[in-house]
Amino acid sequence: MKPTIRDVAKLAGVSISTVSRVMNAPETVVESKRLKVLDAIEELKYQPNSFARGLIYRKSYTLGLLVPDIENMYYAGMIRGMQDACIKLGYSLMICNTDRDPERLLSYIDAFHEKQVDGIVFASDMLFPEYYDKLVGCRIPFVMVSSHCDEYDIPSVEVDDEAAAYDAVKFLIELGHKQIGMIGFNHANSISGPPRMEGFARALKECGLEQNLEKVKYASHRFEHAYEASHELFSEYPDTTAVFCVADEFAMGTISYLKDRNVLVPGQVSVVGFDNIRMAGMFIPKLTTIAQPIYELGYRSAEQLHELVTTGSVKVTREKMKHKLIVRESTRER
Amino acid sequence: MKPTIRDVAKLAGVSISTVSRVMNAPETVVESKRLKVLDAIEELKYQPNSFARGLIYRKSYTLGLLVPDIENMYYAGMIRGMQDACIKLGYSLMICNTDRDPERLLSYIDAFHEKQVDGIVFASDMLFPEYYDKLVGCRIPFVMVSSHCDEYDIPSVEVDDEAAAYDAVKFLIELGHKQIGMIGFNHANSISGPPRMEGFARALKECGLEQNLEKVKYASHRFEHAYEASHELFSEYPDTTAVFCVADEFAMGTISYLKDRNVLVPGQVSVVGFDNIRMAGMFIPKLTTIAQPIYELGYRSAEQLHELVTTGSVKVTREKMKHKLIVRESTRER
DNA sequence: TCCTTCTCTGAAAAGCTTTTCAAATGCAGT
DNA sequence: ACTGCATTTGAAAAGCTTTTCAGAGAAGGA
Repeated sequence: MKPTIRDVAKLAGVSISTVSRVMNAPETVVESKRLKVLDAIEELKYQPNSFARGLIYRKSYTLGLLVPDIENMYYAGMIRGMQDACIKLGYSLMICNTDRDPERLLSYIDAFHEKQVDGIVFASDMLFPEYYDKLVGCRIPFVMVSSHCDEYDIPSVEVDDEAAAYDAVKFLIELGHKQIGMIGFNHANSISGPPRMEGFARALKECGLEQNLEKVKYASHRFEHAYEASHELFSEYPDTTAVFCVADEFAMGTISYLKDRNVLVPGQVSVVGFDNIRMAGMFIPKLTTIAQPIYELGYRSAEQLHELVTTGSVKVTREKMKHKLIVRESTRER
Repeated sequence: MKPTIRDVAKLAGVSISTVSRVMNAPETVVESKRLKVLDAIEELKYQPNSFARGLIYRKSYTLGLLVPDIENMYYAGMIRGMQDACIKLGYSLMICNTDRDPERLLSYIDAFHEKQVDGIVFASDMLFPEYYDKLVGCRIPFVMVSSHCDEYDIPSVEVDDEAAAYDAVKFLIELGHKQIGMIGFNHANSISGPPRMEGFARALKECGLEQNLEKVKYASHRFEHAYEASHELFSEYPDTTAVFCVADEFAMGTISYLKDRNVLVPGQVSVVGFDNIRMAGMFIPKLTTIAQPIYELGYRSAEQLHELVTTGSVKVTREKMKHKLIVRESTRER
């Protein structure tokens, strides 16, 4: 049985109040007793029971995180940032992988509610009304990362997807490409799908390349789907010389497809990715991509949640972070 | 303020005991009252306070996981398995990323102790005495995954590293390779380093290829190190035609190095990896590798921990799972 | 020496739930 | 109608900590 504060008190020959004070306000107890208590704590390896504490403080010092896919390196990087922030701020982090299953997401919210997490970071793209209602019903403060919400005023951190996509496509155009395709996210369940599409369109229009507007195929998050999608793209538009992919994993899928068709990248077709996950620099060819500050996004979102939890609101609600084009080896002048 | 059981009781016009019973033993309360209570719960969105419950049950229904590197896809896959098992068994999972920092690991154990997790899955290779002492000091049951412990009788699940390495190298030999190198884990901080080395050696000896025994370079877990290590390997032994890498990420590093030197894989050099992380099938060329049942390893370890936590012991303490050679495109006959 | 003031300590309450135990209610049988 | 039994309900305790409040003791001043 785990030792309690009573055991420590008995061993040290003091009352439980004194033991408690040694831990929470050491300066108020006389040195001789304090030392005895400290010894007793050490000897019993006493650790205050967080249930009892939680009951009193009404805080769990735990944050919850909802991610759609933990096997996606994008989220893995974000988690690192969040966890570092949590250490700094004194929280534990409870990570839940929804696998993009709404049922599962909802049941995780219940679990968070029951565990009394102090707040939730919502990294699962779309905030459906169902989720929103549940969250506010449970009165759990939450923030969004790499996502946002138009209807309600939810704090969020993300990158400017439209501008980032614009930069990527503009880069392709400046390289001399005229036949440009895109592998995008299915709009239905994606927050960043539409703005990235818009960025693509804006760059095209600005340069009089409207004929490419229709060269868009959609995939849903995974390599295999992107592989499929590029098959469709190149079957329909065989003269495409550049592809903008809205995720690095899509870029990999596209390049794999091309490779299987003996099309050289970047020799014959240029591909640019998005996110700059760790793998982007390890792939062959190394991916030219739009870098998101992934770690910082995670870090910042935890800070933001802390701010929300402690002060009840957040200074800047819809924060944007800077993206950056990283030119590596998957693109070439036309 | 969150509603408590009192609020529910008042709203439903019954005592708190009745409310509690509705939740924990519904058949003992008469239907009319039960319905009223259920309505009240619904209306207030009442969720029992897990601190109070934890205090009584002395269980948190939370498991802790210690991983060395969450950005490593190997662990990401394992986490999915664990989390699925946790859902099935009614636990929450608290994932902590140690970044291979002993300080950090120790402080996470403290956090787990304070949070009263019911048990810990230890996925960080080596169980140093320091860790062991702390864990038993805290009286927290724990199991190991993809690792084991020789000194003490700790439940664990893993693959037979020696046999798996043997299979990989044997495969290379059967392909006709005679000059075989290896990129291994630094022994100092790795559990699977030595047995994989032994498997390599056994295959070599069995086939009279002892001259390769010295063609081993070490890297520490990341792509870049493996890149460096293969540079050393090929500088020293330029006639090497096959490399056994003890991790898929090492294989990628090796292939990248070779690519940068214009050496064809598998044309001139064959490379086999280890783990079969998701990325292995996405890389170019697709990796021939030893597949570990990553998801199952995670799943099983959580089950094992549950067994340990509930019954106090585990039927089979040192469980082995089957590996399998998967031949893809990074290897070729000599 | 006695009183005041300050420092330090312990008892008790609060925080929320589950569970035990006793009381109350309902019902059947005589 | 009354006894006895089963069913249902409520009061209270337990689980562990923090915090408030009051009291004890010490120190200092008159």
